[in-house]
Amino acid sequence: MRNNALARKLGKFVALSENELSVLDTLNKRRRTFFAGRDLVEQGQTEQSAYVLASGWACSYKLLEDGQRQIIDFQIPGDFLGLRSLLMHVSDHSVEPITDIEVTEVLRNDLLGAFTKTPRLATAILLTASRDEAMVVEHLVGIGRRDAAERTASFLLELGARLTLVGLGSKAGFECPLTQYLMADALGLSAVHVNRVLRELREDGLVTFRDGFVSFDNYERLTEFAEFDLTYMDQIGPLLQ
Amino acid sequence: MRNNALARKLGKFVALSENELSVLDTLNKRRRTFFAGRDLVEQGQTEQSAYVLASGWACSYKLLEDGQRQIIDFQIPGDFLGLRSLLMHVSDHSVEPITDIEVTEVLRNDLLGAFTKTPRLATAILLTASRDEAMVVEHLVGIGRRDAAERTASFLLELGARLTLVGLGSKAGFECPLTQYLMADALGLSAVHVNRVLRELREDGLVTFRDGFVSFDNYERLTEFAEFDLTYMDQIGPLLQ
DNA sequence: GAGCAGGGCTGATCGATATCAGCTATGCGG
DNA sequence: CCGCATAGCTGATATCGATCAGCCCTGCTC
Repeated sequence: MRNNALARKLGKFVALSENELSVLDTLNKRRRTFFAGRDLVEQGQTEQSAYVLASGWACSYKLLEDGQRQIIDFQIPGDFLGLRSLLMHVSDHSVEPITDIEVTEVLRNDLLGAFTKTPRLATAILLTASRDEAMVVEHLVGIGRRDAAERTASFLLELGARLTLVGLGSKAGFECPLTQYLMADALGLSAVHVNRVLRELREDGLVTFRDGFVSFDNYERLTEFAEFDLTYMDQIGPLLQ
Repeated sequence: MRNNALARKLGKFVALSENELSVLDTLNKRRRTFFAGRDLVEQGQTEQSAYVLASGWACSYKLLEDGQRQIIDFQIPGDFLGLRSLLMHVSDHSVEPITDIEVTEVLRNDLLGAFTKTPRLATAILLTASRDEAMVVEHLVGIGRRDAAERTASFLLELGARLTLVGLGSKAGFECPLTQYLMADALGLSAVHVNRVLRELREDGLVTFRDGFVSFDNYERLTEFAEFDLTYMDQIGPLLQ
């Protein structure tokens, strides 16, 4: 398999042929760098391209008129940035790099063209989009029905699981460039309260987030506490041979 | 255009050829009825088919271990039921009919087969899935960052807009079979509080929900109050010719 | 070295929403 | 007709998390 984050990710959903892989290669050749804090995609913008994150972290968010914001999800290497913006006419959200990031660009016409040439590619992308949607749904449930501590705990567990899939984390923990402010915007809490909740989780010996590193102090008890069940992001094997 | 809710809906995203339409016809011929309160799809189940809702209302939801539930979205005629369950290996949510419903069944193998035969169909379905995801994201923002009244108001406005698209509503209002309990589960509130909020909105002359009917008493002011901006569900015209 | 900004941290208070308890009206099965 | 379930409704109280205010520490810039 080529050294290509997108191909690796899609391969988990659909077994891609040599021909399909070469179409994929034509898609994503232009490499670009963006800097922390400078948005790649702006809410309301008409987007021509999406990106695949090669290194670094980003987040997608929506702003309300009163200045509050809700972070929809964080993106880590291998994830799409702005795919929905590209598919819809107008972007409904913004994307901001949290660290400096490297991405490969995917142009709308290239992508839509590739779909008609290699339908299995379209299917694969549909499947990745489904998994992303499942994660958003899980966040919805968390924000709607779990209290601050459970929500924070399952958030950290989910991040850990995702990072482990791409080799950037383990059951011990992971490097995490997020601030408590970013977590607050994602969890629908105030930064003050995130701080208190993190202290509680730490004092209960469940998980420690300190100095840019999350350590799972007791993975099992944390999983139980958060009612964390990762079937929603489970990828058992290719659906299409 | 044929008398087929799915074809009508997909046609809004991709201009489908006669050939593509006929493939679509082979997909969805079996018509079934389900009764209010009896789930079609169960969380954790391995699903073989999805459905397109022809008449009635349904909801998709997730249960937590402690018995709470979060409704992810309501489905109205023309919407898919359980599409994500079919694409993933295991369903991450359940689907329950709110009224008695009529659906047409779509089998997994038929759908995946149709994708490889007619790639533009896959693209069209990817686009509808994107729109659905955009709606879930909007709910996420509402639950995370809006207070109970704004959330309730934009919920009713969104339902109205969606029903208007399929001829079941207008700026005057729409028939609505939901109970306050169902709304509570969708909005992340208690039923008691939904009741109070509905009273406030009614007393402020914004919107009245009574006896199974939602009336927009002052559509403009309600839109302003809810900061309702429907670009996220806007479908301007086919993306693919 | 002074000044300043960002991030983490904490106590006190306030407010939105949950929870508990109980009421009314309607419809339905026996 | 009675009994029961469901839906809507309301008052009283409890609680979670927001807000306000301010502290400390580190790293950066002048």
